[in-house]
Amino acid sequence: MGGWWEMARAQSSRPYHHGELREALVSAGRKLLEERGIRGFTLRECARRASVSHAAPAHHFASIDDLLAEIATRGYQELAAAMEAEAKRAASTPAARLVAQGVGYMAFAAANPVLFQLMFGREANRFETPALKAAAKGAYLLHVAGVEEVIPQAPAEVKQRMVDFAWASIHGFITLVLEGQIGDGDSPRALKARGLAMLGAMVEAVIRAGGDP
Amino acid sequence: MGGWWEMARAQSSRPYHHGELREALVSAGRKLLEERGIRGFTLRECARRASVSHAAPAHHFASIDDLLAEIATRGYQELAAAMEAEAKRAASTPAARLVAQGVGYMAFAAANPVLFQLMFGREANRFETPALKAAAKGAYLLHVAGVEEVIPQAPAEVKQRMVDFAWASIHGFITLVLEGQIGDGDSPRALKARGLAMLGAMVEAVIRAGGDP
DNA sequence: TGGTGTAATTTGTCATTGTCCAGATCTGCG
DNA sequence: CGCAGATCTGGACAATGACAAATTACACCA
Repeated sequence: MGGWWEMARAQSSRPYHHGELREALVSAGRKLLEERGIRGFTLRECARRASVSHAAPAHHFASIDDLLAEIATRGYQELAAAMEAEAKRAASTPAARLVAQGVGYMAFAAANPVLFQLMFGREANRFETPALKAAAKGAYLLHVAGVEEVIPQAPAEVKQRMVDFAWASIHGFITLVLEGQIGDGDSPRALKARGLAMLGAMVEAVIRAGGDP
Repeated sequence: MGGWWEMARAQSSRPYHHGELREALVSAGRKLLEERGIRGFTLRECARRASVSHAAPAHHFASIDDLLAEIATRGYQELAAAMEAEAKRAASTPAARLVAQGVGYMAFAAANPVLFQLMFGREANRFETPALKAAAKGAYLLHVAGVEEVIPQAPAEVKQRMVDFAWASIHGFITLVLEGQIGDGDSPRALKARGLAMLGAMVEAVIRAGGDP
């Protein structure tokens, strides 16, 4: 995080040009988002944290929504990476991989709750950029691939429905947990077990729906 | 909606006392929320729509978050009512009732997408009032009851897990639909069918998990 | 009935915000 | 070396949430 320019700024006077302001704003904005929530997110505070004047961000992001869109886009990329990493780690059977993908999904959401809500929230529809859409699609395709591997011989329509089903269960569960509506008093350990149980039920249902009669 | 005072205001000069300002603010706020999104929600605009000065709301809501909390609380009450109404309408079997409850849930979310996100969003954690918590619990108990009826003989732990499962599927599906991540191009009709298919798969999984071996 | 305290509302103010603008400063290229 | 364009600063503007003080309507009690 703390880049070279911070030291430069601490020793001599700060250089007029930041050098990596765009990155710094995204990074500061991400932290700010988690700290203050969506309604507490502020362009000027991002600028302040990047040690830059309040108007500087304008040269890198046309508006506050542009910055949020960029943050959300990277969120999708990280989400996809987390899913893939977890799936690769436990690559025994297709079913286990699908469960693991779900674990990666939930872990990302738990680690970045506000960002997660920004990505999937209604606000995102207001600043939908092509990059954001593409990134979101990338994550979606992982769900499709995961289900495909579990029930390769099922008809396309059943697969489609099972993708809906799998994704909805995973997404819904972690969303409700983050909001405290599920397992409010549970320990993190118990909560993870609860999540795994749900994932197990989901995968079993998928297999049953897609398997031969 | 349009109350008596509107006519009074139109004919003679507006009375100094609004009479039902609290209600008017909640109602205006709700519309505003859907129109402009959470980030576009403004106390002053609510006041404007209630034909009242910008400082008037302060006597009824301590802060903007207080107003949002009230709106969210009523949302939960309506959500529960929608679930119950739909379940009562199709009261043939427990399974059908559980599906119908899910339909009611989704219909409410589809009709009030931003409000729905406010209720279940991360922002709600910042203004958690006792009333809000109670209202949320009321809706939760409907899920519990619905699952209970379908698998009355299952052990408590299985029931608990199936409540998680059922709620997560329903909540996740409609959330993803509202965000356009599922069935973006589908017609409303096709989308509803897709939702019903998912609900069917969910209920079947619940029955199978809770039934005798 | 009439006065008075209280609740509801308004106007004014302040710090903060997003966005725009003009000017200052730097960087890279010729 | 010089200059054009990118990058950053400082100031401005309207809008916002919150607060304080003044104003108005109402309810209740003497």
